[in-house]
Amino acid sequence: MTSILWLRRDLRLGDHPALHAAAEEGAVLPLFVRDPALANAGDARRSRLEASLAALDAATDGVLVVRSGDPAEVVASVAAEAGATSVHVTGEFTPYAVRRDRRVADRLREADVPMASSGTPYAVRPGSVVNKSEAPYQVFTPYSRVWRDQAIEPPLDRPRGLRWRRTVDSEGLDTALVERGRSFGPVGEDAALDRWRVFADGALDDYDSRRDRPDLDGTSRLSVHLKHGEIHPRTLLADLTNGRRRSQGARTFVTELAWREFYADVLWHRPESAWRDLRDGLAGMRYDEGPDVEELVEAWRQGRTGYPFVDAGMRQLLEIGWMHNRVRMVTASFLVKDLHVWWPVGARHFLDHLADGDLASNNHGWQWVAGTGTDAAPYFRVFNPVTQGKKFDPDGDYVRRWVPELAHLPGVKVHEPWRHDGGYDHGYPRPVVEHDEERKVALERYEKASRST
DNA sequence: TGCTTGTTCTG
DNA sequence: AGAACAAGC
Repeated sequence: MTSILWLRRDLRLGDHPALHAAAEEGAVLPLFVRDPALANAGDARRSRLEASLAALDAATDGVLVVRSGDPAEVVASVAAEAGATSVHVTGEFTPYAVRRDRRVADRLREADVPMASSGTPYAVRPGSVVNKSEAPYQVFTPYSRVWRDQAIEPPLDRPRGLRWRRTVDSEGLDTALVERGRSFGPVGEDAALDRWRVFADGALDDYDSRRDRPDLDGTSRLSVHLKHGEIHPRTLLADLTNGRRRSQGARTFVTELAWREFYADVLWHRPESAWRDLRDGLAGMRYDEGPDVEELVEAWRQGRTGYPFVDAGMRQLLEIGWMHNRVRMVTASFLVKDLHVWWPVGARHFLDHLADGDLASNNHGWQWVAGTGTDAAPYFRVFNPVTQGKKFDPDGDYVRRWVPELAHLPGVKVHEPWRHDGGYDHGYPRPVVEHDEERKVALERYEKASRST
């Protein structure tokens, strides 16, 4: 008996319920399908995925099968070729994935091959945390209280006596893509577990005070591993519980995991909110578009807005496919509230360049900043890019690291080149807009939009 | 998981 | 003068 393990965002062997379920039926054929519908994922994300597949292939002694095409056709034909009696998957919850999985399951049913879903990429299944009237929570804090109290299954070991089977051809991997994917840092399940141990034994206890500092290595850097399922949040939570880590840092880290789960839950309940305002409270909001603002948006994309903290973040994104979360908030606020651009424009750019790009976390993070989401920041919260920089990059190291035209300015001066002699000696651009003015414009438009609805 | 402004308090 | 705080955006 052979069963197929159709892998998607669960590229690991430990703590993998679907792998267990597959292994219980006999030999396991691991399959990844390159879906043309997902070909528009950014270069960073696609290459990082390819590298993760290479790591998994190595961990399975090279039995991974990779095929391109419509998943319904590919999974069905591989099942037929291998004589598989079932297909096992980890549940997926984004709008496209839900439709796709329904379609694949239907197609397999015609061939009398059941598709079984075990587990999810989350500690708590999206849709399972509800209030007393069985409705989803609209606000993070009450959600997180209930989420925290959910019984979490203990992590599973790798299945014993696992037999792999590769009886069908594989397209193989794109070595150039794999190479580029590896440029984002260590890849694969072992690397993810290593990173987690280093973080848990190191920065975790100070996470509460240091996570907001992009100039320090104070964050977990686990996002890309979580994105591809190289590690499961259940593993992290179990370690935190068993290790009885009770520091404020550990508690805050758990809260960050809860945000990830909350946003997946919100997107599951409201799939249309991926690319549209979740709340219609700002429906009358006036945003700028067209050629004039497009030039400003391009300056934002390239990290040439003239605001050092913003530009450092945007350049970090382009160079390493990752941006510190504090800076994601500040750069997002700049696009929405200083350039008056609707949030999906920015969310698209982030997804195009983040190696860890995740639809739920990214787009609902943007909606939070824009004030259009569930539990979003009120619209009148406008980040000041200069004071945010001075506060969270107090020595200016982050800006100097990513903006070489400002590397000659010492200390906190990098945040205000206009106030220092020679600030523009190395070609750094002047501010493309005046924050104080644009803040007022944003508040006026908000005021108008609130009155109209 | 903000910012600004105005006011009061402190040294 | 500058910290600490409240209130409104």
